[in-house]
Amino acid sequence: MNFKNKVHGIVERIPKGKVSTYGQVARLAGNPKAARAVGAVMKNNPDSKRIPCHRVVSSKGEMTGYTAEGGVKTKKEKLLLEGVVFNGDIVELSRSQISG
DNA sequence: CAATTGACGTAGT
DNA sequence: CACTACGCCAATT
Repeated sequence: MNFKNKVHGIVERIPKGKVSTYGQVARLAGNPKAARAVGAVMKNNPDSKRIPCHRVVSSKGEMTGYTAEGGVKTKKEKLLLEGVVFNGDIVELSRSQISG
């Protein structure tokens, strides 16, 4: 099982209306320090229909990257539609992060 | 194969 | 809280 393959399964597990962090995914993937690598895997994003990469944010709840359509702008909109709680331009991890 | 890059995270000031 | 510095991993060139 490759790292990216693990990440795929984990990101798929992210429920609607909730978000996870790169560090969280990296940790579940088995590499607590591979947060950065998670971003690389997201960028690869082989199945955008199956992998809700937009539900992954930074440890502070700030949205970064999202090379897909619209960029971070659409990313915020999507999370907002899903019911994710926002605090200005930052996600309330205390209320929307998994296991929180 | 070696060097560089990048959707990150933590610690110190 | 804002900024700087360092470490880490995987993908790309």
